[in-house]
This record gives sequence, structure tokens and C-alpha cells, in this order.
Amino acid sequence: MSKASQSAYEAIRGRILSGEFPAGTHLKEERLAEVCGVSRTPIRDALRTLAAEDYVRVVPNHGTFVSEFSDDDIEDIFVLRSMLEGYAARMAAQRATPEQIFELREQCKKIDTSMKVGDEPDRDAFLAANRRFHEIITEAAGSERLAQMIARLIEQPIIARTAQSYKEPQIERSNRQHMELIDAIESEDGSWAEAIMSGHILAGYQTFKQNLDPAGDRSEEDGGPARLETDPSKARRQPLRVVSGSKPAPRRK
Amino acid sequence: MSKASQSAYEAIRGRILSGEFPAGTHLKEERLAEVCGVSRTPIRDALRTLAAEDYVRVVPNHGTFVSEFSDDDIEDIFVLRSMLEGYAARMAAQRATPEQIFELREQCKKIDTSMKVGDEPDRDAFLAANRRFHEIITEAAGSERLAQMIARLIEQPIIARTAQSYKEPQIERSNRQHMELIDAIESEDGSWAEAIMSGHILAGYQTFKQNLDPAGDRSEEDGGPARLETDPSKARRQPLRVVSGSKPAPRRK
DNA sequence: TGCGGTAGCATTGTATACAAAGTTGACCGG
DNA sequence: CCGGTCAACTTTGTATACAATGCTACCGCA
Repeated sequence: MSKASQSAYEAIRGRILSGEFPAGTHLKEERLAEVCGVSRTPIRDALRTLAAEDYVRVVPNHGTFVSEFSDDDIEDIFVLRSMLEGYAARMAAQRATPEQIFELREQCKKIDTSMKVGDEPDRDAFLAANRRFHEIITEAAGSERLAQMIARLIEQPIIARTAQSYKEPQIERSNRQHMELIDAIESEDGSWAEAIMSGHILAGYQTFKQNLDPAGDRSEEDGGPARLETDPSKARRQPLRVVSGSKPAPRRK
Repeated sequence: MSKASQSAYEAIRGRILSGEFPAGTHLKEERLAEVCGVSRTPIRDALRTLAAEDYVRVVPNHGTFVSEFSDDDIEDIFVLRSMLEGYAARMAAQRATPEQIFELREQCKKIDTSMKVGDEPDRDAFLAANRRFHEIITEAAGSERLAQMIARLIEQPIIARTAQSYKEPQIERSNRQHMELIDAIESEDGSWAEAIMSGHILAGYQTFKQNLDPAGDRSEEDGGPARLETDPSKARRQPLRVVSGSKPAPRRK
């Protein structure tokens, strides 16, 4: 993508991730064009790209809407991640280079440090190191396609915010799993590595559910940041509810 | 997508699948606009969609090119399919309804019939039934996301043509695996189902390699259909070689 | 002859104007 | 007062014109 399209893409994506455009928001092309300072053409380009990455959903002749995620969607995402990243870990156990293993250890140390500096863990440092840790595993697996599949799952806004909710004991447990994973990879034991990684992701899912769900409705608890969504005075239409993702799984018999 | 974009998408995609636009072809927007009878705007729309599905690759300021697949890419695709469809089969064993199992049997019968009518197997019938069989498994797994991942893999042009090369004994073996898969699903044995499906896909990979690779250079063996690629008289530039997909996997130590 | 700059061309990228589609809300008839 | 039809408006979809980019080939000069 070139200049205008690229900047529009980043601007819109950033606003979705930051929550400025919450799920369900009707993204109107002309308004986005004003905000981004370009014409509608590159805006449309950016929206198609975002649609391909599941950030938004395009309804023909109606517009594009920020994707919404049901509880089932979220479970689906975590379960698939557990499978894909588990498989990546298995491959990494066969293929990781000593340099990659070294760098994995580095990230673990950074996460350790992030917990010990202040009385509150340094979330940004944890997030960055955690992200890099998983990235190295994925790289070590050696499949660009697999990496893309995983990226598409973890880039979802709802997932991106998951790790925000980690408390200190959960970070600690998570990092112990990281270290065991390194052991498994170093001993070239693919099955072990896969099992640890799958469990690691699914543990993250439980943390996510416990920390966010019981808190009840988690929208606008503090009024939230000023939103750029459709000006209420002009919003004569309710945005369509765009349901994304899985149908309920049929239960046998 | 609406009228013009949609028709452009189908037209271009069809030409890629049919081989009229072979891998590496530089797809020029203006020319496509003529061919499809629409302006460049919906053409660009269609190309972005095709890029998202890995049919083509967009190089900024240079254009879009039909994706090329290396041997490593193809292996990668089959291995990932084996994992994903294997997982789908595992889920299907837990979730498939009696109706779905019934329909699976139907497809097996159709494949059997397709072999027994003439002296040559009826390839179209086999392909349709085979496709539907795998589709049912994927549906039964109950994850829209998983289904999309699998679809993106099997829709690749190179894969779409794989089953074309099946000979009768290979179809027979393939269908025996289908029937065993039904047994596994019916007995709700996820591990069994996963194992059969993984083996089934990997067997397909071997068939693909044996039937197509030793035949040597498989381009234009019979002169091929008339191609609509860039008019040679105007082709002053070689299309860039766009390498897609995986880097070579690093071998340990 | 070899090198560097430059002009021209092919192609993509962006903006704007116009057409089509769909929705709202009011008007009219029952 | 209710229901249906129609017109205006909002928003997306498409076409066309123009700008920017990158390549090629030519020309001048050493």
C-alpha cells in the first residue's frame, strides 16, 4: 500500500484498537476521509484491507462496521490459537536455532524484571516481551503461512487487550510456562513443547474470562475517552448489528 | 461486494484458476478493465480481495501479479491442511449430527459410482463429491474461523488442480480412507478421526508429487490455451519475480 | 566507448464528480 | 387514526480525469 492508503489504514486500525471506534460503529467513508485528510478512494482501500483482516465487516450498499465478538467467538479464537501455536511450538522444537533459544531466554528475563521494579508490574514491558516470545516461537516454526494464521487471530482487538488484565501471579505462572517451553524446545521434544504451549494459551483464556467477564458490562465504566463515533445528532439510524464468526456448534443427538 | 466489483472478481479469479493468467502474470488494471467491461475502480477492489486470499500479490507502485508457488510452499500448504483438517475431523467426531454422517456416506457412494460408470473415472463427479465430503467435515467441526482457514488453503490454484491428477487406484484408496473416517466419527473417536484425516491429506500430497513432479516442466505441454497475458509486443519489461510464502526453514545446528 | 543525466512513457495512486441503492419521514387516502 | 406510497436525503458504488512514480532508452559528453 502506498502513502495515503497506508496512513488511512493505520489511522483507522489504531482507532479501532484504542477503542475510539468501538465494536459495531458504522464507519462512514466521507467522515473517515475528513479525519485522515485524504479522499474516499484510499479510505475504501484501507477498509477492504481491514475487512480482510477481520477488523471490520463490509455490508454491500450499507457500509462497513467495526467487528463485534461474541463469547463464542472469543472461545473459538483461543481454542484455535492453542492448536496453531501448539503446532508452532512442536515445529520450533525441531527447528529452533541456538540463537533463537537464547533470545527466548532474554524475553523471559525481561518479563521477570518487569514484575520486580515497582509495586505494580510494568505492563508495557511485559506485553512487549511476551509478544516477542511468541513471535520467536512462530518464526522458529518456519512457516510463513502458519505465522499469518496466528497473526490474524492475535491481532483481533479483543485479544490484543487480553493481556492488559494480567495480575502479578498470572504473569508469574505464565512465565514459568515460558521457561518450561524453552526446556522442551531445547531438548527437541516436540510433543512436550506442543502440550505446554497449548496449555499456556488455554490458561490465558481462563485468566481472560475470570478477569473480564465477572466485572460485568465492561463498556464505558469511566465514561471512556471522547469517541469519534457518529455524531448522535446526525445518527438517525441505528447501526446494523453485524454478528461475526461461528454459528453455535450443533450438539450431537 | 456489489455488481461490478463482484463480476470483476469472478472473472479474474476464474482466469487464474483456469490457467489463462498463469503464475507470475502482471495483471494490468486498464487491460482488466477492458476485459471485464468496467472501470478501474471495481478492478482495484477485486484485486485487493484476491490479494487478501493469496491469489495475487500487490507490489506498491508496480502492480499486482498472479502468485507463484515454490515446492516448499506446496509442501507447507499440505502439511498445514493435514493439521487443520485433522483437527476439524477431531471436532467433527464430537459434534457431527446423524444427518451429517448420512450425507458423508452419500458422498462416498457417489465417489464409488464415479469410478464404475465408464472405463475412465468421472473426474468432475469425483471432484464434486470429494469437495463436499471435506466440506461437511469442516462444517461439522462448528468453527467458522477454522473453516475459513482451511478454505484459504484449498482454494489456492495449485491445490485446486491437484485432484485432477488422481488415477483410479488413488481414488479408490482415498475413498477407503473416507469410509474409515466415517467409522471414526460415528464411534465419536476424535483421535482416530484426526489420525485418519491427517494421513488422508498427506497421502494426497504424495500422489500430487508423484503424478505431477516427475512429469517435469508442466507448463504448456500441449501449447496450452490461448493466453491473455501481456501482449509480447508491448512487454518491454519482465514481470518481477514475486516469491510468495515461506522462507527456508532453518535446520538446527 | 562508457557513463550520467534527462525526457518520455507506461502504470499505478488519488481526487472528484456522478449514478445507484436504500432508508427515513411526511403526505395522502381510506 | 392507520397504512401505504412517494420523494428527498444519506451513503455507498462507479467512472473519469489527473498526479505521482518508476522504468527505459536516448542523447550528450568525457
